[in-house]
Amino acid sequence: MSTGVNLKELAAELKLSPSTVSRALNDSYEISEETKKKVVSMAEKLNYQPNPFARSLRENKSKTIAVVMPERMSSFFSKVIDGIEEVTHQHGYHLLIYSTHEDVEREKKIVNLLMNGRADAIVMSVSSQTSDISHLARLHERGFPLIFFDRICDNIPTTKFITNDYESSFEGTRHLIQQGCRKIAFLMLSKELSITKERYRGYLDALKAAGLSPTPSLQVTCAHEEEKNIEAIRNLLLSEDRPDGLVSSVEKLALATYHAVKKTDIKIPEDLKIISFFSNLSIAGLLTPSLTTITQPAFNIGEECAKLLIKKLTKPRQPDLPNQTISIPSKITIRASTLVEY
Amino acid sequence: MSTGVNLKELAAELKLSPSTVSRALNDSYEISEETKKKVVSMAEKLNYQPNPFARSLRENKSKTIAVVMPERMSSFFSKVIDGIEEVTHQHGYHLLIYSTHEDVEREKKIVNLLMNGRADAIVMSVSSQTSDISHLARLHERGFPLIFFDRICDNIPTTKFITNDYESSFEGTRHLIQQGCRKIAFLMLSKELSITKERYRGYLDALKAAGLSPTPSLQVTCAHEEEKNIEAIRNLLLSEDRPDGLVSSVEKLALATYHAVKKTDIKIPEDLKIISFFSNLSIAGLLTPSLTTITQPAFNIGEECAKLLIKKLTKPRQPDLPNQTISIPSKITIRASTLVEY
DNA sequence: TTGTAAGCGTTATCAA
DNA sequence: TTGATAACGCTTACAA
Repeated sequence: MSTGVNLKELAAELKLSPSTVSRALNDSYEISEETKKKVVSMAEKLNYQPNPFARSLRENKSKTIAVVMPERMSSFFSKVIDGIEEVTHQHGYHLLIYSTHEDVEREKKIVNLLMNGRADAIVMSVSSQTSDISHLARLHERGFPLIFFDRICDNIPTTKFITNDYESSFEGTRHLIQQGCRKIAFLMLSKELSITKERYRGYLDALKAAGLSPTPSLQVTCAHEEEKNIEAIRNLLLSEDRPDGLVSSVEKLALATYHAVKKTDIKIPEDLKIISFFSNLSIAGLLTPSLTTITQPAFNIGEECAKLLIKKLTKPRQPDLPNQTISIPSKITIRASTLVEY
Repeated sequence: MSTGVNLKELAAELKLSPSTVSRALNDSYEISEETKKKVVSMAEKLNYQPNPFARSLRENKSKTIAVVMPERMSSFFSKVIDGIEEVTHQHGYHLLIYSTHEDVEREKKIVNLLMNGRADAIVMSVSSQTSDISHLARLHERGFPLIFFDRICDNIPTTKFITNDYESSFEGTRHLIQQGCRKIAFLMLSKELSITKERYRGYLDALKAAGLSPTPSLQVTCAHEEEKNIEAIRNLLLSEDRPDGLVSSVEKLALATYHAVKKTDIKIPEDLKIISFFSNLSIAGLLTPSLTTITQPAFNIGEECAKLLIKKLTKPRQPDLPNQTISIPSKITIRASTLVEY
């Protein structure tokens, strides 16, 4: 309620017509410098703020970008948003944030809501349940600017930003092998996820390259509840065929592993070496032992997503978002959790 | 671009007038059940989504709440947002997120932008630089629904949600004293912040109650850059008058302390006992030694903020947001970092 | 019960 | 260089 003055009132104050004032504020070439000055200074004096809805209605754009992601309590997604905001803020864009909580139904509902123009574009990382992608396909077919990051939809022909999941998983697994591991476990969220598939593939290929054969019981698909994951991992670690190395494809499962290990006599890295995709650098170094990480360029991914969209949205006749997958490399930082025992 | 059908087209399809269709969709009593059914089913068939800007312009409300906070990469703020979203989502509200990065100028800019109605209300936690609050006062004076959480502005007569900062800081400090600490340090962000003041007061009073006198050199005001903070804390820990106990008034300074300790020979809890305001429970238990925490009810605070605003925004003739400070208690969890040595 | 028309605050077209 | 007017898509008096 009670916003400040509107264009009409401002115009009345200046004894000018609304259209003149509008043009003056938008720095139109048709308006004399003198009038512009008068208008701008009066606008400032009265603290005139244009009504965003009138403008959006008229111009059919919202200066808003929506970010849809599975969860917020994750350093990876927080950092991506920071990166996005860094860029969007510079260009006067606003950020709507939606969390699907890994629930496709909620994802569909959100995407549907966004189809009406509330946002000019969507930056998306799909939920782990998402296999039917018709809601996203429809959005894209309508020409709605949609890009993906991290958890992408390969079938939708648009730009996707990822990290080099396959390669870094391959490298990470190879690192474990070089450190002497022979029975390497792999922890993942849903197998539907693009990141799971790629990271899993890297893991498998690294095993193969070393002449190791994968053991199904060492490949654990985890769920949403932390307690259950910890229990499942503990069971894995205490099983007959227990692993001597472990690749965690997401941050939270590495933390769950540390929790699980605490409930056993297992020693890291002596009995078990761990490497994980991980974004929270400050904490990786504080874990005991410190955790060897594959650091995803989260902030950078966010920035690139935003830059591309801003370009698409601000340049008048920009071509479609090209159907390509852009990979920004992760960085492996070796810490104590994979150091060879002496 | 290319949103779906609009009301006029939908009406044409149904051979009805736009107003009838509008009323039918809004479940008006004036419309026959039969028509309603026809309209609703056709709307679904054509996937009609009302234009939010037309509606906002007309109704002068946006169904959007803005959250303005200092930083996102913090488990506390992430959890608060989760709590807010939990409630707002149920009521069909959208969430705009802004990060001030502890910069008042940016905060002012954001607040100014929001004055034009883009959001129906603001949930705010001020930056550590904020001492001049005129931008917030103006907003409130205009009748704009504004509430605070955590880092509040006492001088603005609206509702604020905090945790029992004074009491839990008092209790936490007393706990350290009971564990044998005599020289207790206090780490804080800006002294301007409400939470700093309250937590500091609790710390001082606990010292006084135990007959201990505060040492200025043990009270460290930290800054923004993690590296500098770690260095400052390390200097504190190695100083002549080094502390045997430490209260950290925010999460990130506890992490910085652990980093600083790693660079010394100091042993926790033998040489130094630590307690901290902390939200990331999963990690508190994984630190070595595990960290005694004062856990703020972050999610809950978010929920309460949202509930109050939704009530205010949806009930037609709601009174103003009452000028009161609602405190939701924190919980102290004692872990290894403050255990008495044997 | 349904239809007509005005208006929300902008910007763009056309006229002056 | 400026002003009058229509239009964006919706809701709501008012009319039928």
